[in-house]
Amino acid sequence: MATPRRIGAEDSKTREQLVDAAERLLLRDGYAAVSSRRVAAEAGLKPALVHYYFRTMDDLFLAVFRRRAEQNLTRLDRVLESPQPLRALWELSVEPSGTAFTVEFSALANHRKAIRAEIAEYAERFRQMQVEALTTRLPELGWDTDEMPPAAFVVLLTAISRVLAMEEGLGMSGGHAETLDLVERALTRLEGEAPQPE
Amino acid sequence: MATPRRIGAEDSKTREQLVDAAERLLLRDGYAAVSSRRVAAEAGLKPALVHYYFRTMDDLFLAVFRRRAEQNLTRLDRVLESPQPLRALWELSVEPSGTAFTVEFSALANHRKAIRAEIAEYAERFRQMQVEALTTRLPELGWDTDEMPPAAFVVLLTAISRVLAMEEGLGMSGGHAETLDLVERALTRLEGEAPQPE
DNA sequence: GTCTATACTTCGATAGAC
DNA sequence: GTCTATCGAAGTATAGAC
Repeated sequence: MATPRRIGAEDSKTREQLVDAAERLLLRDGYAAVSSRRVAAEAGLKPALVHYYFRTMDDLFLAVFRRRAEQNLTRLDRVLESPQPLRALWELSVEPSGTAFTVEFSALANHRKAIRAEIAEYAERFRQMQVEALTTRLPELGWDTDEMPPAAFVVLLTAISRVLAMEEGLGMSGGHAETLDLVERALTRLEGEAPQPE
Repeated sequence: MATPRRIGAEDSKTREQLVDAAERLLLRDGYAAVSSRRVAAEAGLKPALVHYYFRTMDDLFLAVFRRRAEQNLTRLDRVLESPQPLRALWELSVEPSGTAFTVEFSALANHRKAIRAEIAEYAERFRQMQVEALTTRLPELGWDTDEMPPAAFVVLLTAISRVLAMEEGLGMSGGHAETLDLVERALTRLEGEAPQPE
């Protein structure tokens, strides 16, 4: 028989605080900084609680990932139904915390094989949602989908936003202005000007 | 007075073996797997040697980074002078090990501040070399640099190759075929067909 | 230049009291 | 549900013999 080890409830408030703390550490200092002791300290709790709510640290990483992944899918849903979906999608894609999150988990997937499959599955789903939305939307906007199919459009948008955000995190900026201008002109051609803040 | 601690010579064969081992570990298992003990084991040497040649682990990381960075700059130089520089640049950019290297050090820069500046400086230099080459080359090929300036072209090429490689490492592939096809058509329009292997 | 030995820290994980 | 206490493994780094 396996050990009947106790595990805390999924809807616990304390558990949520631990996930919050782990996410903050992950974004601020990178995944290598997410240890059970540090997470506990960041949350103002005792280290043993981490292993009460999560059997292993991998379980904690997965909890952090899943929560954010679900939030992202929900936000994407809203974004794709907004009046200017391409513009809104771009705004969502360039959010620094979202990109930092993706980069950390991509690196983490390198040596935590258990997490890799889950990340890949989510990423495919996230992309597929965008492709489906753009498959009806792009032709309506007069986009030449023979020249650039929706799937390529989505990859391009993802690639540009992620690399700009990664590099900005490093403190580099060469070519960024020209690239942002390119994106802005494409968005304006497709969906018109961005709404001006009043 | 500071400690007169001994440090091994830079041209040592043993030192090189340690850098080799660290690079292998970095690419295979991620930066978190690069510890002094593991590097030594990977190199078939004793752990104490790591600290004989490198005062701290950060010094070792920097040695790995610098060696590869210099190799990359040299290769880039050759690539930009080849008969089909854009195609050659693309081939260089999609190399999986190069991208894995970049991603690991980007993540590493998150919590090893000492390394960040060095990475950013190299990256800017790498980009600038490409921009300069393409600034004369793209107009010769009939590219509309008003629509897409050389700097944006370089960022785009970097972004596409890096994201494709990152995702491939995760085991995801949605939209990749369409994107590769897009790149291939652009390269063919600019520089003609790829040379066929005999 | 390389070795053994070791000091000290931090880590994941668990047992068992409360 | 939370605590103290603790085990054993692994980490960085150094001292000093050879």
